[in-house]
Amino acid sequence: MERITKQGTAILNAIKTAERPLLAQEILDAATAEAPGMGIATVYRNIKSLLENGLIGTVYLPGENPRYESSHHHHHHHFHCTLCDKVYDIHDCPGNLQELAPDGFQVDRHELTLYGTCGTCRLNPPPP
Amino acid sequence: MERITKQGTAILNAIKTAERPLLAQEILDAATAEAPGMGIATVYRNIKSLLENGLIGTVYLPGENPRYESSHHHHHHHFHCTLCDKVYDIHDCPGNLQELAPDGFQVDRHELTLYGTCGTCRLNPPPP
DNA sequence: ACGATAATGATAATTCATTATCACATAAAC
DNA sequence: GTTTATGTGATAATGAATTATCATTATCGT
Repeated sequence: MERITKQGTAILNAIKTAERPLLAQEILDAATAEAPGMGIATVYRNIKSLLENGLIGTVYLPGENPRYESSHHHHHHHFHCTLCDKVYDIHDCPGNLQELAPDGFQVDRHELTLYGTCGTCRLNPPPP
Repeated sequence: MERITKQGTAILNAIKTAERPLLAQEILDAATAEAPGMGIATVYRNIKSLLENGLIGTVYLPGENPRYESSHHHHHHHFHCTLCDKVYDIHDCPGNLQELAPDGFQVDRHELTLYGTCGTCRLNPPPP
């Protein structure tokens, strides 16, 4: 990935613009608006390259495929709306979870996922 | 799954005896000690049946295959040792995470995973 | 103990996300 | 503008977990 292409630019823009981590398919959907006709293989190729260059990071949520987000975000968590399936960033953190672990265990990091209904879906529930 | 078989019994015993959620392969390993020669297909068949009957539940951890644990456990979280890859139950909980979400969001439940080094591995680090 | 039929074991098939292939398009160096 | 090699699009291939198939075994009501 040493050349600048409109597909590559569209993919990075899609990830940077989103304020939430995106699935590969969501990246394709968003980037297609800027570069019509592109395929899913191009998305995966560019994701791989962006990961290697450290420009984006991977977000794993329980039982879900990996999502990708722009790097240089500080520590944060996620809110998964069970109605629209969108994942939002949560910038607050309960912090100091060492005390939850048994004695002798060392906590290095943690992942927290909140589930519920996002603001949009509370006002405007999507059809089932 | 209406008949009692030694394989089915061994599988349920393995899950009930473990004080942590097990992968399908871990269930096979544990149950094989009680019912030698059994195959992975039997594990999946029994898991499916036990889930339908509500006797066990599924535990999803970020980026991991599903694990299974005995039901009737109350709300709890998990500690994933990054050295031995075992997953331990954590019975404490930070609680009340509604305040972390943006206004207008409704938090119904949450998943928390702690990562670090378990007591055993701190005393006795496994070879890399 | 017998017989009907559900469960098992071995393995093939499926599923689905991801990766490789290859002909063609297109950056970028000249 | 021409050249050259990288990136793309379409699709086949892969990998890994799970499920289906089917001949055989074993449970359980009789």
